[in-house]
Amino acid sequence: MPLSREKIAATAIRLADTHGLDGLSLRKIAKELGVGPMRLYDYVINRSELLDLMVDVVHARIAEVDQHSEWRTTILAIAHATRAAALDHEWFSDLLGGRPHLGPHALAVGEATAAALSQAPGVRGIDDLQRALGALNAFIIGAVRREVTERRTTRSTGTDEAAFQASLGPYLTRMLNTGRYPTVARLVIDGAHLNAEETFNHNLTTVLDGITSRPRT
Amino acid sequence: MPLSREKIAATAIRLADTHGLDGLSLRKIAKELGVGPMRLYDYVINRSELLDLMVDVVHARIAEVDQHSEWRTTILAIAHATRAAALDHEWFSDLLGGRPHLGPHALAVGEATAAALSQAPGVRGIDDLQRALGALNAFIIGAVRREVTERRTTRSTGTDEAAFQASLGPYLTRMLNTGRYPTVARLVIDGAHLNAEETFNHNLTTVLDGITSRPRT
DNA sequence: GTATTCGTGGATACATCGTACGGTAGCGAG
DNA sequence: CTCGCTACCGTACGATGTATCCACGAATAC
Repeated sequence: MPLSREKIAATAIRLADTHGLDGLSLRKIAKELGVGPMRLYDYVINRSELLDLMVDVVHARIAEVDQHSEWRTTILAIAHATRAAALDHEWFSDLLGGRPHLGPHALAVGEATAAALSQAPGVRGIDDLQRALGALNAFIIGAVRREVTERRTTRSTGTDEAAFQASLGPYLTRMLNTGRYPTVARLVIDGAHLNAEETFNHNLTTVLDGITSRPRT
Repeated sequence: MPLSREKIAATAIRLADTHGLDGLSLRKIAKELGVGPMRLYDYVINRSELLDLMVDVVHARIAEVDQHSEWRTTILAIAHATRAAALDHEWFSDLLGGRPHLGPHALAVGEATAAALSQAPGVRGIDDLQRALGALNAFIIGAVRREVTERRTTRSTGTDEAAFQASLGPYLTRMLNTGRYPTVARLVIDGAHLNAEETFNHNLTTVLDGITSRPRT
């Protein structure tokens, strides 16, 4: 059975997609590939490197986004591709931003993002670009993390109100009944469940508007 | 030796501050407290609940921020307190946003944030408030995560240019020399190392400006 | 042909982890 | 005194990442 980093990563991704990072182990990957666990060490230094490799493989998909002549269109496309990738591979949201992402595909995504953002009004030099990239990337990392967490919570507590009430609701209801969290209570009780993709897009636009409305520095 | 959730959490926090989450185990906490590992299960259901408890303890500190009459001052204070907490407890940045944070202190922080943000111009109803909270929290989660990651990278590769060159530099230099990442190369080579706190504040202001400049919906 | 070396691959082992489970000791109530 | 409950710990198990060693087959040298 010929092995390769690509093959190991693809298997790891498949297993992580199904079982999450907690359910992913080198032994399980090896078993799935039909080899002994120590074989993997011919290709990756340790588990951590394997995780980095998996992250870069996901970045390869994000990097396929078309470059547009208009900077904002490109940024929106990259951000949405990142979100889509995170929703397809939820473990990605747990890893994103937790390590420097320096694989070739991650660098390609970084390059496409930076090149587009350097065209944005308000971004007049390299310091501006660094700050703008920081704001955008921070938002994306946080937004996908929160969205995946919310999906997981919904999945584990049930997808309808009755299951929520049975699982998490009693505690939360009790807390909200203390009267100590009136705004949160209003959000929970009265808040509509906003469409996740629209929320992401809306808030991404908010961040980009903030970036482009900055006074020149 | 009388135990309590508070005592267990405080010990866990101390150990995680020193050794990171990877170096934190229930056995080590128990040993530090001078009890058997199974004792901990009288107080926490499992390791996951202990982590949630630790996060809520950190939120207690963030919740101590003074409420101001001016919404933006309050938001800035909460955001900066969150960043400060994450820098003091780097493991916090790995957990933030990865689970619903429903402990009493996290709810208190959420309440203070939501109450202040509901006063912001541009936030006219509960849908606006939900979106604005989403944007702000996403930014904070992502920004502290990235900043802690950068600190860890700097620490592990050395704090000066020479150590960086010896450790990560050869790979990155080789990649940048391919010419495939010209904007990234410019950022790495020419980019000043911006002050982290100023960057956080700048980008936080950027996000808030975006939130308050939105057209009414 | 035989002996030696090298490369590939797997088996075994170790330390560690979270947690299940069972047993014991001490204390308080009846 | 006995019994029940609580606190506590010891033992055990399955699982994990990874170190280390050994066996086997193929290639090379003589």
